[in-house]
Amino acid sequence: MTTTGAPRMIQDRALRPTAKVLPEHIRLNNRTLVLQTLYRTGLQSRADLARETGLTRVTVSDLISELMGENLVIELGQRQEPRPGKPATLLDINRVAFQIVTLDLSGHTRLRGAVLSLDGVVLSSSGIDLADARGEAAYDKVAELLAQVIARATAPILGVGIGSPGIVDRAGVVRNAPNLGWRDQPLQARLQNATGLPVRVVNDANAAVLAEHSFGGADHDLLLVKVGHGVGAGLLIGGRAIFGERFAAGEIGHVVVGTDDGPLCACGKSGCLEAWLSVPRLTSAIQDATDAATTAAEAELVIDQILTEAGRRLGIILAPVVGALNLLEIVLSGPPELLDGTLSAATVETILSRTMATETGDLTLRMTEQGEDIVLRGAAVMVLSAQLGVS
Amino acid sequence: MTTTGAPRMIQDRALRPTAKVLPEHIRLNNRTLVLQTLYRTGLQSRADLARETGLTRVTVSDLISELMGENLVIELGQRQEPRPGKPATLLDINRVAFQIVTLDLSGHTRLRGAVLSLDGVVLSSSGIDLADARGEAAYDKVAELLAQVIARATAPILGVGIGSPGIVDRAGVVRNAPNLGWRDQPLQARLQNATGLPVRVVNDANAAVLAEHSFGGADHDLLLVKVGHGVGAGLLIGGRAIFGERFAAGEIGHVVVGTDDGPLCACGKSGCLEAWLSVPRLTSAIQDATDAATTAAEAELVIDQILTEAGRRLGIILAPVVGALNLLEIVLSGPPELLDGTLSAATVETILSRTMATETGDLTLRMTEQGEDIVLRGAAVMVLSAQLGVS
DNA sequence: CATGTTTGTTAGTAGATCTTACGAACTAAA
DNA sequence: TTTAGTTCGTAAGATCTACTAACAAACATG
Repeated sequence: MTTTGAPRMIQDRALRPTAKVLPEHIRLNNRTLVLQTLYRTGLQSRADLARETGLTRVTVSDLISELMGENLVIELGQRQEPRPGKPATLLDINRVAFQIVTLDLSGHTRLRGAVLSLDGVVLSSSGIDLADARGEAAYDKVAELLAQVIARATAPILGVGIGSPGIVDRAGVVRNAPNLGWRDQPLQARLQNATGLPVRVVNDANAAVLAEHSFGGADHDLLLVKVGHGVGAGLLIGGRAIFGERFAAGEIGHVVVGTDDGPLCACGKSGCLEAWLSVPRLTSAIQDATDAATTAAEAELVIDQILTEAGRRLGIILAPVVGALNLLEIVLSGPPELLDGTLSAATVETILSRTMATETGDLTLRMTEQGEDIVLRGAAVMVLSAQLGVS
Repeated sequence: MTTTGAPRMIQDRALRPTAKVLPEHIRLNNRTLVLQTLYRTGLQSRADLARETGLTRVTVSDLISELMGENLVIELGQRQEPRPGKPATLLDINRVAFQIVTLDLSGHTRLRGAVLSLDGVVLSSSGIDLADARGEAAYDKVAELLAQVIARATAPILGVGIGSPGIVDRAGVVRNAPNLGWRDQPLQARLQNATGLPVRVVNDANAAVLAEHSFGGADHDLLLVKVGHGVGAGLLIGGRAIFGERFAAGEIGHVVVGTDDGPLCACGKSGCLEAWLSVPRLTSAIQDATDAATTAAEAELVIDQILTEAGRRLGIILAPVVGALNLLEIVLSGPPELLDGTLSAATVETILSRTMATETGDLTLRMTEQGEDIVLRGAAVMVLSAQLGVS
């Protein structure tokens, strides 16, 4: 099978065409369409696929035999339900034939890695302490972790997906990642050379929003806010991730909130979102409050105020974005003990009170259900999308 | 030729495919590709087109003869430059064979209409006073104006494009337009029935951003802010307009600015962008200042303060959007005597001071060069895109 | 004047889907 | 038990697309 190079899909769109299309491209489109349908619903017959895709049974049969030849699809016996007619042969993606390896470099002190099934389930995970490594030393840590994780795979590896903090361009070059001490680090190309596997590197928040989109259910436009040592966002509109003109979309951590100043930020400005909302800032503020309080009730009250204010600040930043994009779904990723409850309630209330209620009335804001594996799973989505055209 | 129904184009994209593709679709894609190339550069030979599109001369010839049969393309004699080889036959879109009719319903008191060439040049324009007509009466005014404009066309009409204020869905139903007294007004369908022509209705700010994109040059992501009786925005990312989950993208007029309250808005909230920035509010504030001032210099000073503050408020709203989308190009549309200069300088300065300089350093903010015809021209882009796949 | 280049067309090939037709295998009713 | 009807998967041939190869026409250059 093709293990390198993204499939070239074909689609109608309200855009001027930019490239010619050949008969072989339509084959790839329909092949991917069948694979996608099978990936999503699983356990279908050729006839089912024909009905769902609009292709004829003949064409589906042909595509399926091609996919079976690549070990991507397998037959799973005949359907048992008593129905008139010849019983259908059930098909499914061969979900155990390949595995996906992904890394999450967004941890402040620890890098994580995992082997995932084609369904995005974490089969095994590993980690390595960054130990303040920067620049080339940080790269070595990444390469070491990657080799470890690859060794733990128990099936051929479909590809490697990596979520990195900082600005990452379309070629997988990390343009700027202060925490890792990288500037213009060609991570994707280097690791692809080192491993011989197809590698995809994207920003961690962008990976996260892909995970939320693919595994989180609804097919809405989506804004994911990732709160950790810093604050970043991933944005998905019309089914596609937004990367931005300079690949810095979602970098809202150093946008100033409100018109009443605020705490000094490491970047030099006052009142940046990160200065209100980052995990270090919240935990230390809570610690201070706990230390200063004389009773547990008093501490709780102050903590509530801190979280409410942080949530409100997030809402102030998000309101114009929600209004401009007419977003209806916002997802938070980060420590639930900080974000869930008081903080997110304050955020949604602030957004609603600052935008047109008629347009944002059914806004939902919730915690992600992907937990700490969100970047690892999102990186897997990248690989599935790049290698199989599936997600 | 096909005068109704959008062409179905085909394109590679990083998205899962949602529909099957047939050989006839690839024909349409390549046909549109050729037409698009010709539309953009004009005066090319079949061999030139083949080189530019990547198709073979044979295929281009075939497509061209089809397009010539529909009177969309014409031959313009042989190239004169002395070059070796058989002289090339120059081709061009038949730019005088069709005309486009568009309406701009966004004026507070007056509706405008125009006949445009395929190049988007206004050939003749008309207008009609709204005279406070609302609901069905407003529809009648629109239909009357449309009939007038259609009568002034001097060539077959490719289609009708309409920019309407308010929330407009993909089917051209005006979901909500307070100024015209419309709720769920199926404008596109009604006018299509009435005229027998293909009609496209979109939000006025969305039309404007399309005009700016097609005629304004650069191929960047683009945010257009349209300041008039209200304040709205149109957003274009990756070459496509963003409509939003409920078709209300760009509705930033009633987003609250800052954390220090502000003037009461008609919507009930305090400190909405429209309460700071709309044309009526600015003109009346300036009028008051002029009346109250004892000297011209004093008046000028106060006016400067008013405009600076309005610009600053706009910047405060836009900063999170610019950060989240990593936008580099913002365009203002509206009365230049209000927006150009002091106000826009304050806006750009505010945005830069509230975002990460490294990511937004090369942000440009400028007035549109499309002037008052921006919606009319944008509506023409809609028609070109829908009928020919060209823009 | 011969040579090389470029243009646009004709003829035939390869790849993709489709329609039509058919055997296989099952359920349900006579 | 037989018959009819249904559904599945496959086979053969038709249609549509763009491609390659080849060629005549028309020009510039040495």
